[in-house]
Amino acid sequence: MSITEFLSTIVPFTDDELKDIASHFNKETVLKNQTLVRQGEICNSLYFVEKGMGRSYYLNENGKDITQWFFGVGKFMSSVDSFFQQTPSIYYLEVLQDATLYSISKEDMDRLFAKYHKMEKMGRLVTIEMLTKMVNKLNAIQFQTAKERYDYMLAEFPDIAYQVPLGHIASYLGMTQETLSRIRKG
Amino acid sequence: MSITEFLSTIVPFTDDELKDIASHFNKETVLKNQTLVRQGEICNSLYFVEKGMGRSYYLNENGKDITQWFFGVGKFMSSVDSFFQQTPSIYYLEVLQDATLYSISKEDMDRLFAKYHKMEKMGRLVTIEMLTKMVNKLNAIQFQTAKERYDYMLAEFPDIAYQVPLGHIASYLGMTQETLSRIRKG
DNA sequence: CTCACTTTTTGACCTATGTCAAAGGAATTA
DNA sequence: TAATTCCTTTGACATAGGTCAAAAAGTGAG
Repeated sequence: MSITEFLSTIVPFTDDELKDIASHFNKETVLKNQTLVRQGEICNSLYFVEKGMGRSYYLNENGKDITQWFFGVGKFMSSVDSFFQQTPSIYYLEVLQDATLYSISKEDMDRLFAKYHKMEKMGRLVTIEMLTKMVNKLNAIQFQTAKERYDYMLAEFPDIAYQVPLGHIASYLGMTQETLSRIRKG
Repeated sequence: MSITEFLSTIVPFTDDELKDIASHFNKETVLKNQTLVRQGEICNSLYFVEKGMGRSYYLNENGKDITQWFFGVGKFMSSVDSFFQQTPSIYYLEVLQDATLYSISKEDMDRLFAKYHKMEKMGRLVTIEMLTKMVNKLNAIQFQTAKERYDYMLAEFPDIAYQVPLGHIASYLGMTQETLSRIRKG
């Protein structure tokens, strides 16, 4: 799914608007395992995932790598807080498979928000969607057993669940790799 | 903090705009323990809390009451998903103390979003802030001990933590009341 | 095909927190 | 101020999932 197709599914932009908006995004081809943002850096780009997948993660006190979110095809990928507030990122952002991304800078994004009321609306709606998903994850993590959490993961990221290392999923779900391995076995 | 003061802190509205916007909010005085929205109903209003506090909660499979979020002075209170998508609410919304609220309907809110680009921007920024807070809670719940989670609660809702029943806080933090009682004792 | 490296599985044991039950305290109402 | 109800604390015990360590299974470069 291209960025213009995606935008059109959220708000009815005209062709001219779409053309202008698309012109501010840069196509990037990124190889598997490449890091886009490091902990402590300011996240300068918002990425739209046309192909491939990515994740955000951080290193905890013990240096353990904890997945915070997965980003699949047709989603915006970023260290959201860092990008929008222009503050140091808590998270690393990396690509998990060879990917095609469309990136845009904070300045350009702000210009588009300011220029097009519809773009601002798109931003609001996409953020609400993200908020809803975050609440769903929270409920899963907070009140469900390890098995149920894994089922939630399969439902939320069906395309991703079988394509990334077990450890990434386990940390995303707040359990150890050993526990997830035992759950998967049945 | 009044609704107009609050809006001004987010986006620079003119006085005329503020006046127009404020005219779409209705002041409501609500008594302690009053329910604003029930599980299964569509949440028809977004509330701004001028005075008092509220919470959203739901009843789980065993009929246990689980607090989902607290809303203090100067915040928007709603069953967000239900309000914006106009779908049945998963949550109850109730007032925990005698409160002064400013309510607005979905239609009026949409009209204001459509009329004022700045309002749309305010909506986007408030949603991002909410998203950030939700992520913070998620990290607390997912990776911290019961003691640390309680500390997070004190930091996030200092005004609320000592004014609501222990059980509401315990369920918000994903632990039992007994555990929280033991933690509090030190 | 093989060596080196990464990822997953398995086993034994441990601990934070849950569950259940009952007793104290506080607060609201008559 | 007594009665009723709600809220908090305490104790004894149970368990899901964590930790640590090692074996097994994949994967990829040469």
